Amino acid sequence: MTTPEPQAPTHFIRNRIRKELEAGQCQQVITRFPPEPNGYLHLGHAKSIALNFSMGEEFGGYTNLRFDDTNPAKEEQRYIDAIKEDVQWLGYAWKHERHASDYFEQLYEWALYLIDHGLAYVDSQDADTIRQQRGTLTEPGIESPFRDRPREESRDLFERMRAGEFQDGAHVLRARIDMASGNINLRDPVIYRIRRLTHPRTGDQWCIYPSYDFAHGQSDAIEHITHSLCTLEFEDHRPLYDWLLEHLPVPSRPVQIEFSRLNLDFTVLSKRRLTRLVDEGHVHGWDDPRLPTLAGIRRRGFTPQSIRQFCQEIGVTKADSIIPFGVLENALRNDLNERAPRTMAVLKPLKLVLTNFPEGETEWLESAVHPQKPEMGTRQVAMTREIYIEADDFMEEAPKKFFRLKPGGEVRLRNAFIIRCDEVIKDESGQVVELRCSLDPETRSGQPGADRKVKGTIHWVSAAHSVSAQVRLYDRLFQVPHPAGDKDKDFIEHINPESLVILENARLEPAAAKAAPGECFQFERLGYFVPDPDGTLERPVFNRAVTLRDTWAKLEKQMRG
RNA sequence: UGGGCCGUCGCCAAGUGGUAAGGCACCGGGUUUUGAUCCCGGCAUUCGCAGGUUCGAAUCCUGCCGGCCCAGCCA
Repeated sequence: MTTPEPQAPTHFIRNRIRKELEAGQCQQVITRFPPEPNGYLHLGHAKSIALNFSMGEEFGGYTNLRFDDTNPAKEEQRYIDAIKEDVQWLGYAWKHERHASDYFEQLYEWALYLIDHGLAYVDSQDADTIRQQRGTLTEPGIESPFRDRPREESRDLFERMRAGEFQDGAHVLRARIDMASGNINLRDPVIYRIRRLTHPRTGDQWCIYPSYDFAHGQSDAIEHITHSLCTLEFEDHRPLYDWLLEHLPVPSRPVQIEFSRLNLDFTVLSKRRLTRLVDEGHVHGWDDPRLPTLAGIRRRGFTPQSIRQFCQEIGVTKADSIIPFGVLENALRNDLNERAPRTMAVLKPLKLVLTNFPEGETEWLESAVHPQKPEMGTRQVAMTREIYIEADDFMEEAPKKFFRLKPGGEVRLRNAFIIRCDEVIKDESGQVVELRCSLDPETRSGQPGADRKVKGTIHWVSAAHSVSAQVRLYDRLFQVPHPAGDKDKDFIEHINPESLVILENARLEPAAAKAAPGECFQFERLGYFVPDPDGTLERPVFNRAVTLRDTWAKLEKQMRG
């Protein structure tokens, strides 16, 4: 049986690179993933990582990891460490780890070069004034009175800026381009500013720092990056990117290509908003499983394979798009359906007594680890007189379409036998607290009578053998599809108060209870679950990564209208 | 009313002058001791709109409409 490998869908960047290669315009492809270490990586970064690394690999080149650390006001070492961990977790290996700060000396030299060639000048106005002079979207800017200051004077001032003679904001270095340009990025952009701050890597070596625009393209050139892939909002910066590379004696000529960023519904994918969620305590840290951070979804139970698959499925274009959250969930289901061992777990236990099962006895039932994959082996599941079933699997007054347990009804216990509900026991308040059922011994798995059909099969767990655990159920973090798109309300107000539901008394098969973080299980009929690092051997904690597809829930919803 | 970009099925997305791939979602049907998985079938006479060029256009031209980004000494 040959399963034809579905070929990776192509996209405009791959097509363009192929053409360049064919035309001999370049020999190999070198890319870079350039995060700013001011926060954690999220799914949007995963898209960029997947794109950059796949282009490098596919076309005989490689990819560098470059930290865009030009603003010490925001950047921290802990973010650098977390970012590296996330990229590795996704399964990508960078060729060189680089930092824009590695190039500060070279960048400084190039700034002097611009000054000496009359292409940059020190402006001694304050930030407000510069802003006012920049003009508006429809009106040109006006030139700074310092724009024609002698080169020698600019050079002297710039050197003294570096030497630390001035306070923050006293002077900036500006590229001398065109104050009347329709592209605001070309209206003499600030390329160096004074920031008397300690940098995570260069410490107190510098008190002037290059802007993104002055650092990025030149860093690309130094690393011989051939294709500098970035998101659409940098499209307007490309003329500046090119201007700098044209006017500076750089060692190579990279090209910038832009693609649209990822948007997912029911969540937010901007570092600013994620930072707020974390800082204001709406979630429990950057690795909260409800967050679309890589650290969060990893803890939630997503696999690197599923994320990479997702990135491939969504494509790369320049069109604005919003991907349904379900696409992500599907990628996980598809991955885990293949590999996750099955186990039974009861989330909300309802006691069930098998009245014709001998007291004090245990019967071991051989059960498949994966119904479609016998090579994954079998496990022994303990059956006793007292078991737990899922409270949701019993209804006293059930609609016709309800195939599970009801008074007088029959249902199959997964991996075991068919039972009939004989008696419903309630407490004073009318709550169902116990079911008394009789089993049909002819229908035990493996017996000839096992092929008798009943409508439903439910999962269960032995009361004596199962282990209590905490289970955390996650739902979408927001109640609306586009929390950030509401002009009248802060996105925080759209947070789903039930995005985290904690169940304290779930019951697990003993083997699952011993699992370590990183192992994924399918809790049959429920979903995919993974141990959380908060758990211990005495007190296991599981996260629900994603539910199984649930047509019953969908039906129920439709019936309710 | 400046500059840049985008508009192909509900959501993504191939397609680059030769008569609309694929995925997700959705709707039917089959298998099934997970209402899961799996399997089969259905799902754009039409490519934002209007003109034009052409034997022939989603692909070329013109005009219009709609959406996104830019006025940080952020990236």
